[in-house]
Amino acid sequence: MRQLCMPQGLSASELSQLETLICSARCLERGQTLYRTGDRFDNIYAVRSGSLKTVMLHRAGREQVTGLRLAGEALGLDGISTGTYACSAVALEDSTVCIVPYRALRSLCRESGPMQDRMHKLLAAHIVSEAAQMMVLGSLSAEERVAAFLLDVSQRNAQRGYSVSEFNLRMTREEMGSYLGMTLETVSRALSKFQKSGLIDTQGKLVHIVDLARLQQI
Amino acid sequence: MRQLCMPQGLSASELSQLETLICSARCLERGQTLYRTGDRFDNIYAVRSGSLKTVMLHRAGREQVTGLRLAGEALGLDGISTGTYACSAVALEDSTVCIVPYRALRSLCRESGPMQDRMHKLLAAHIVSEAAQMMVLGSLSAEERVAAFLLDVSQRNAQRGYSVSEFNLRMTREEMGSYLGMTLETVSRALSKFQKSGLIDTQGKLVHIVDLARLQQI
DNA sequence: CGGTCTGTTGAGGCATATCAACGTCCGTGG
DNA sequence: CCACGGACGTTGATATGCCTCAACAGACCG
Repeated sequence: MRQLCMPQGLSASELSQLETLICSARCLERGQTLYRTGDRFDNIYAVRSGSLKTVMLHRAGREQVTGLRLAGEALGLDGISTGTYACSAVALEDSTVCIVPYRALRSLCRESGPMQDRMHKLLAAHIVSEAAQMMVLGSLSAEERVAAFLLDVSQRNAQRGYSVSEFNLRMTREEMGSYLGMTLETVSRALSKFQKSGLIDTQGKLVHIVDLARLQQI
Repeated sequence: MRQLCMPQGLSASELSQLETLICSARCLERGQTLYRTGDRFDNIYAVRSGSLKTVMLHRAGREQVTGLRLAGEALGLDGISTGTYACSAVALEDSTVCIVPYRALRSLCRESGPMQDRMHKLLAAHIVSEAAQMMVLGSLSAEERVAAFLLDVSQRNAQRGYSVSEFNLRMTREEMGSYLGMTLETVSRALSKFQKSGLIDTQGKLVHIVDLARLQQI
């Protein structure tokens, strides 16, 4: 758990402090909602196992996927700003999350400088990665977006010690399309094309990146 | 300045503490760069007057506008995460910014709970507004994006006591297009159409929102 | 007054959406 | 165990919204 939940830059003693915060974990079944847009914000979560998507609702009920959270990543930070969550979080597979009460975390940040630092960096890292996603949506073609998405997931897996080249992607084509601003058919076509070109090898949800270098050039 | 630079939720004494941080202001001419991607991160800035854009570079030199910062808004938060700025900030008109040294701000956050709160909320608010922009880019049509952009700027102006219905928009059509993921021609066409429909009235950079309600329905 | 930057508008083409058909996988109940 | 149904994925044909290219007008500035 230590390397999973908000790891970097904390000393052992601070880690153990952090562990005292984590009252409990919560298990989620595939499809279950952890929190909804508008729910009162009390907790931040860290994905312990599995993966979740965050979604925002547009008027007319259309929903857009705004994020994918893999094991080890934080969830719910958007609630800090207004005291209610801005998006909803739904499990893409059976998953568990660590529950981190925000009030307690806030106190800990006041007591410990490194802890405060870590918190600032965590928040700022989200700002940066969302800006990167804005770039993807704003200036890349459909195929470029799919490639960028695969590379992003690959790299995030690698950061946590999993394989760079092979991972399970539990999103449906439709969810990927929503996240990438395109239709599910276009996602499917892009993946098929990559497969034919020998860049990747997919079997259902399992993605194997065959030629990382060429995928990066797209 | 008090109501401009990071105002909400601080007591008078905390405000004066904050003011001791602000070593100085900096004046920028139109087109001048405040900081660049990769520059070492030392300061956060608050726009005192004028406006700036933030841009990120894509490989092949293409640049994408990732944000617009109006008077009173914060700038440079993305640098916290890695210690170097992730984007560049360029003045859209002659502007001044307050310089807030981050190290000092961080200390102040440790000493003062409300200050820390404010900082967390500021960071989280950026996360939320970027997520909203991701939704705009991912699921709206060209005209819807332009309408959403005008409404966003209008509302942000209103928050600071300026007029909801009339404001100066210093971005070029090209910059708006880059921010909204479309070409300058499409931006121009959308604005022309809004004008013909009596939704807005533009004269160069000056935008007058005539029919807010109908603009919101787009 | 000429040059450059910005904005507008039109015509045509292309990338992606839409619509449709079909295949595959998987859980469920007979 | 097999048959069935529904969710998901793939692929093709067609439609369309936006991009591209182009021409021109106005604003700004030296």
